[in-house]
Amino acid sequence: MKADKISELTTNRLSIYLRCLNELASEGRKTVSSDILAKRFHLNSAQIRKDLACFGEFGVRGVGYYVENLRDQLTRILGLDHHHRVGIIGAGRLGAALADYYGFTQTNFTVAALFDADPGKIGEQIGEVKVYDVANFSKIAKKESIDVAVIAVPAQFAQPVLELISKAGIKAVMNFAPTPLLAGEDVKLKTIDLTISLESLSYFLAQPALPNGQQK
Amino acid sequence: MKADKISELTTNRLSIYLRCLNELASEGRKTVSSDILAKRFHLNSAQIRKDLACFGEFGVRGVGYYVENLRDQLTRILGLDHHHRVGIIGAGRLGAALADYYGFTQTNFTVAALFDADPGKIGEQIGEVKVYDVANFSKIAKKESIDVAVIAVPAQFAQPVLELISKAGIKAVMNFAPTPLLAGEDVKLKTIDLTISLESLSYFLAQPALPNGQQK
DNA sequence: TTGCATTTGTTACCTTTTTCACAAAATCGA
DNA sequence: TCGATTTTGTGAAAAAGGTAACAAATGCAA
Ligand SMILES: NC(=O)c1ccc[n+]([C@@H]2O[C@H](COP(=O)([O-])OP(=O)(O)OC[C@H]3O[C@@H](n4cnc5c(N)ncnc54)[C@H](O)[C@@H]3O)[C@@H](O)[C@H]2O)c1
Ligand SMILES: NC(=O)c1ccc[n+]([C@@H]2O[C@H](COP(=O)([O-])OP(=O)(O)OC[C@H]3O[C@@H](n4cnc5c(N)ncnc54)[C@H](O)[C@@H]3O)[C@@H](O)[C@H]2O)c1
Repeated sequence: MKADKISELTTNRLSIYLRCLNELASEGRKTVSSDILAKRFHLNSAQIRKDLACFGEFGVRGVGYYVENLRDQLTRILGLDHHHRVGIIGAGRLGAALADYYGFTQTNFTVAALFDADPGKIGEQIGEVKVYDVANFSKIAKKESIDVAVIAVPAQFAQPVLELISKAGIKAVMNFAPTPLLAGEDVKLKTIDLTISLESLSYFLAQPALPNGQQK
Repeated sequence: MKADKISELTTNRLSIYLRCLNELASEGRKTVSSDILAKRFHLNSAQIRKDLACFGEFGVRGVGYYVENLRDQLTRILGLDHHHRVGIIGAGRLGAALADYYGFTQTNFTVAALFDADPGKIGEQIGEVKVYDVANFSKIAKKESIDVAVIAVPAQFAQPVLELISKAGIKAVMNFAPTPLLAGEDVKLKTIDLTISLESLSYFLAQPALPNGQQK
């Protein structure tokens, strides 16, 4: 039942399943059923099976899934068996926090370079990572084999920076600037918009509590 | 057509509409139709009208929406006419970046306090914000009228920290630790999981390009 | 005032996503 | 070997979300 159009909701859940399997593997568990997985991590067992079914038949009926095998399969499907090299554009507070974020390395990502337009920052070293002039982005990106870009510049510069990234041939971009961006069809852009998340919390707080004391 | 169950997708879009209206208002525009709004900001006009219809009738047929009026309505609906005071737990790199993030103040949020467990950090000043002992969280949260908490501690401490937050009576929490958390029914929890976003990019890069050169 | 152009609010339709339910496959003990 | 038990993979149903279409309302020009 290999579907050729996988929804992003599905791939996001694959990340979660992988995390669960890593935990189970580190506990020494050999097999796990979708039902156990679901109960333990508050998921839906049918959804687990359906998500996995998009990519093949990984389970054994009556037994469940072999933890290490499924973990390896998910790692492969998510492309985490290849290293990725990340370039961060904008060496400000957020860029600096991301530059030495150990969470990257845990999942086969390495921050290879920072880029900034401010002459005062160019040449600096932040953690292990050097700050380059953004004017040389394309050249350095090629030299450093960067395949993932992170936008951490103020919102008004985000679109031109995205175009720079695009021109350098990079196909995967994560954007932290709170603004929607237009990317080419062949570029995967993920925007993490803190403002929207905050305003969503604000909306919740503005709702009157329900009579039974619950809010949702 | 007031619906009583508003989806989070809808409220997220309200944030976006508000941002658009602020831009239009600053340009001096008096009215705008859903069609113009949609074309200009790459949205769908039917969806705009439907989202707004959840909360009342704000438009005038044949005219559109009055920019300033609609902006004020959305500000009110999203609870952004009230100030929010934010407490950040975990004064590490991410906590520090968030503490003096000007984007907060733009949208009626003030970072009131940081909290940490590390004695070396307690008492420090980061930007305008003081670092308190997390052991005094409940007391300081009350004194500082904190109504929004941000979790910026390592993943293994996130759940106990959430329980601390909950016990202090705070109902809105944003979590940056890459782990799912269990919160009470009356607490709104938003998790921003960078790992999932990164792995989603990795999945995309792992897909073979389609024959026509497009990937999606 | 009337007719025309505009644009909302809303219903009906379509698509996507989630959940349910169960036949088919596999294991295991007797 | 066989029947009982487990658990997958999947089609069908339900729920949620998005898009299109249009009657009703409004403004405006003549
Ligand atoms: N600080 C946070 O906690 C935080 C959280 C979420 C989102 N963000 C968003 O991330 C972005 C960066 O935030 P920040 O707080 O780090 O800002 P910052 O001002 O500390 O850093 C921005 C950096 O970008 C550089 N820059 C500006 N234009 C550039 C260009 N064209 N090319 C390369 N570099 C350029 C600046 O020199 C500066 O070093 C903003 O869009 C912000 O809204 C920040
Ligand atoms: N740094 C990043 O760019 C980044 C990006 C996304 C998500 N995250 C996540 O955010 C969290 C923090 O990341 P970081 O890079 O700032 O880590 P960090 O190690 O720099 O900071 C963590 C801080 O939390 C404090 N702490 C530990 N236990 C605590 C407790 N029980 N109560 C209060 N404080 C406690 C530590 O003393 C430390 O100061 C992690 O879960 C990380 O995965 C970080």
